[in-house]
Amino acid sequence: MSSDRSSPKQESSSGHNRVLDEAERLFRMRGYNAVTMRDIACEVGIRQASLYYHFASKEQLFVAVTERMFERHRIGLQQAIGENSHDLRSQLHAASVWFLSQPPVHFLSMVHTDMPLLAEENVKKLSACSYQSIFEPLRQTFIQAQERGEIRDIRPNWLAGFFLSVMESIPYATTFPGAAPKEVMVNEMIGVLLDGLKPE
Amino acid sequence: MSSDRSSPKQESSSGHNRVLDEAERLFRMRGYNAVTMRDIACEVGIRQASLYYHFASKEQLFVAVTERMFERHRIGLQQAIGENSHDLRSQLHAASVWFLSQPPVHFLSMVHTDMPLLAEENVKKLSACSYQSIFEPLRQTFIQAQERGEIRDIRPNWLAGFFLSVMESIPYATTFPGAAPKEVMVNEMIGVLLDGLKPE
DNA sequence: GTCTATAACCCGATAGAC
DNA sequence: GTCTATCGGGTTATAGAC
Repeated sequence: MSSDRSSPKQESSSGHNRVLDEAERLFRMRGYNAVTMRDIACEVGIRQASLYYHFASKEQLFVAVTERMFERHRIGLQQAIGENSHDLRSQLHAASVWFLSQPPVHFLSMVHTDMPLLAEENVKKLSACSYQSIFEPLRQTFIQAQERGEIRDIRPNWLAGFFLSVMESIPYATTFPGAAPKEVMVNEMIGVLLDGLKPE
Repeated sequence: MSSDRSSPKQESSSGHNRVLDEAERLFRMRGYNAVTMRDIACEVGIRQASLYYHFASKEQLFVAVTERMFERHRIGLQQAIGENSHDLRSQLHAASVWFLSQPPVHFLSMVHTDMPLLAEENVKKLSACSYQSIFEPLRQTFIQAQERGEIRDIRPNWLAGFFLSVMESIPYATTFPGAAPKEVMVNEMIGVLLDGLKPE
């Protein structure tokens, strides 16, 4: 359905955003290098060259896709944490529910495999974006829990990284035969973490 | 396939192994897809076509490189754990010392980005190889600690994955400005983990 | 906005000389 | 064992018609 003329800012599923959606799905599944502009165009239902009407290059498309994804996480994460701002356990639980509701970010793959293929300018942009969207909200959560005396004094930087690294491994860990459901694994992780962080 | 018996064991840095060394370094730094046979040949100091005297294809070279790396980890890990077979803390410490002594494996990137580009046969081979070289030794370590009553009863599968995922994130986490040294982070992680796993 | 056609380049792999 | 030369194919990106 392509009636686009009337509404001035009708970008919901029109062209631009449709490209972003399919590109995000493919980039997430196979990484930046293994996805071709042909693949993306094919999923959208147009020809490869037509993509260049919407985005100037493959790299710019990837940056736009990734920035949009991080912004989604910033909003979702801040809302999840903010709605449970009383104790750390419910905050971490809400954060984990948010992560499990989203497709995996594959953050380490992105940093290690995708980023080095981009211009340094874009690497800086995406690194800053990931930091303030995902890392910083979690870091603040741990800092506040420490100020409330809920957990003992361990570098909040490290606690955020710890939590994220385990969350990132969940999609892989649950591919094992006989593995527990994601939710169970996450709750056990939070339990162990909070027990290990009890104040003296 | 006949092999010449004239030279007894002169394969240390001779041709074949020299290719394996440089290929391993490049594949680890940039991943399978982003490294070309020309890159590898250039590092070895030969021409791209000459690589095909040693390995039948890029994929076979990657498989050989990765199998050799996992075998190294199997030996190193089993030795580190076996030499400290009295309490879990010293075993995990020894395992972490081993991992920090080696270049990072980038396991999640390998599974997510590199593996899907290989033939299914090779994916199975490398998956099995990674499991028995890295995952299974750690899993057995946790199982034995549970039998000794050192830690409470949590799926050993999950504990091994937990430990590994954090170890894998260390190379990235220590790129942050003002981050603690790797050894400090690992020791804090082991401390938190063991406190969180104390038996009732 | 989408198309066709194509430029310009890089890749893995093979053939065959030395 | 290493070389040169090259083939066939895939890639990003551009030009210009509709």
